[in-house]
Amino acid sequence: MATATSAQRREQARRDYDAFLAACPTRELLSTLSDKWTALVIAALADGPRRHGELARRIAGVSQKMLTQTLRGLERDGLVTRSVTVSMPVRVDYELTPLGRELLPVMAAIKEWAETHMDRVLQARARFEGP
Amino acid sequence: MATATSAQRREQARRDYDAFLAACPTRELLSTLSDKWTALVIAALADGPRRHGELARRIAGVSQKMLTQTLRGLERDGLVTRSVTVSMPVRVDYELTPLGRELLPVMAAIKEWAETHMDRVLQARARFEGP
DNA sequence: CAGTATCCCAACGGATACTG
DNA sequence: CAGTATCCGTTGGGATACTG
Repeated sequence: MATATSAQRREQARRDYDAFLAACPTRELLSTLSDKWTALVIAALADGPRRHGELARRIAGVSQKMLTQTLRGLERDGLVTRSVTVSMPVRVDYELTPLGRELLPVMAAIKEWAETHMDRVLQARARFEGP
Repeated sequence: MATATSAQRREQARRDYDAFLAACPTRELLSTLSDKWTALVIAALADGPRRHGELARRIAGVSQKMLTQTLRGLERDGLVTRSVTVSMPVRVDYELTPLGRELLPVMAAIKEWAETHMDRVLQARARFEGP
């Protein structure tokens, strides 16, 4: 039913999916979302399409193997589109899909939480290792 | 300055931390948060203290090695407390700290997003592999 | 530039057995 | 019950070299 409201869809999902169950496909999706580079890639695409090289430069430390792999995964899951412009040299742009854009605030929140609370975590670590 | 407002702290954090940088400690924290089991453990502690065994049963498929390891990491980072009641047999309770409780809505959002949008992701995958 | 293909080591993480 | 210790296969992920 394409006319389901988002509230209805959420209710339906609650019946169908439960990430606490090992067999649930959600578990795998959660793994993808929790991937080392996913949050950063999604965040880097927040402001619009980006080329492969732009992403590589923006996300310091990512190897191009991992970047490609992460992007492929996101493309496969319908979160990112990949468009090739045939020229010389080739140009490839990645962009969030509507679905990916729905994920954006959630992922951004994690990245932001980490940045905002880093101090307190470092203090906690000092206390934990320390005495 | 313990009297800094949260807005001030956020602004300060923006100056100090940037997860796009490889050397930033945030990168490591982001890894912890993006850990395979972290989201589920945090979610399982949402409603109050839980014993080790309770968590193991709630989070299907987690080995006790991974559960312990995840809990230790969260404890180290000041997100979870571990309290031992000396009796026979020993009783150990885990509980979110105030800091951990601040993280809860963020992690819950991911788990919920995954459960809510699983359908569309599965459809995207079918389209990707399919034709 | 964007990407694939290898090689290869380190870690992740499960199974099992043992302790207080 | 709550953990530690060990073994050991699987995967993650970097470095490098090569292609359209």
